[in-house]
Amino acid sequence: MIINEKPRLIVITGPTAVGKTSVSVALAKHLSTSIISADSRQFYREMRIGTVTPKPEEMENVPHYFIGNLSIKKDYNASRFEEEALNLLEELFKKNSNVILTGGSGLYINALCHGIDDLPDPDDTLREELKRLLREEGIAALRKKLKMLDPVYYEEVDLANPKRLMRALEVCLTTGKPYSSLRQHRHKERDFTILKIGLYREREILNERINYRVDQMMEEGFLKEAKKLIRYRNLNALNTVGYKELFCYLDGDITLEQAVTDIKTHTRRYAKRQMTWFLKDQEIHWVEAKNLSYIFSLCK
RNA sequence: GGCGUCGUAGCUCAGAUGGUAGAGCAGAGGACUGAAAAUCCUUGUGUCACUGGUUCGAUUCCAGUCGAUGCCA
Repeated sequence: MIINEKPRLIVITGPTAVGKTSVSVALAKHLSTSIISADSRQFYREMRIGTVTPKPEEMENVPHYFIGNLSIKKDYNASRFEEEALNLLEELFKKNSNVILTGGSGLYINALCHGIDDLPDPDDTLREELKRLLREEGIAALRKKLKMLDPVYYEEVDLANPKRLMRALEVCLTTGKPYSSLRQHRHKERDFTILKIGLYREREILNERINYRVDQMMEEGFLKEAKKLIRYRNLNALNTVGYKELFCYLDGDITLEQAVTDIKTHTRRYAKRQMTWFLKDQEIHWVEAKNLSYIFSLCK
């Protein structure tokens, strides 16, 4: 009998509010292992209620990593996550042959599972400059510049999306090479195997869960949390569903009631975007979220 | 009760000197390798309240009916 000696990363993913936390905790207890979070907003320790960060009692003594490990003042990205999570995994695999990765940030999951190309981190001053160019001269100026620096990428980018244009320009300008020549989408080899499980629920049920959860967040003091953080609203971390709408309320632009219904609809749309991303991933085994025993059997 | 205004897409509303209508939001679909809970793209046929009249033709004009709303009594 051949034994696969490679350790295994079990990825539990799915749209927001589908119930990833409880499934992963149950699975972690079952396999007596720990959980790495792949949630680009639960990293931030100042944002708890608005990101539905699992509470200690929900974690049930299962070790969790990458939760509340960052301050909102720190910039972060998928590449750093790849590096840090990879280092952590190496440690965790010494004690366990299975480790669970759970979260809904598709880009971050990809970065850890298959790697992300080696490209320079964004430079603050350069990014500011590009933002200013966009503000003052419009998106056409970004396009024009990109067409000169990287005509290949120019042909394939979404020319209406300023963030794509700015990132490409950043890379071109800091490396002196065209972005397209560095962007290779190379699959990095990993010394562990990967089992991806996608949790799903009928859309109607998911929407109900989203609505219920938003109401609960409000009861738990989300507004108070938002008030505390409004002075940091220009930080990327706060460019997040929930906080944005409450900031509008605090500005006096909309009623609280309106803010709450906006949060619900924007969360629904977020869940939809997540699904269009995940549905493309052929590696994911889709499982009904409440079917815990089937999930256990998949992870044997 | 009298006078006026309004009744158009799930919601808020625009519009045609008469040739069967269009925006925003919601909804649906999609893209996306260092900001990703971000960012971006595509997508609008609905008895134009109802019933008659005028007209080649009415959702648009006229009359009545019903409903909403305002002012006066």
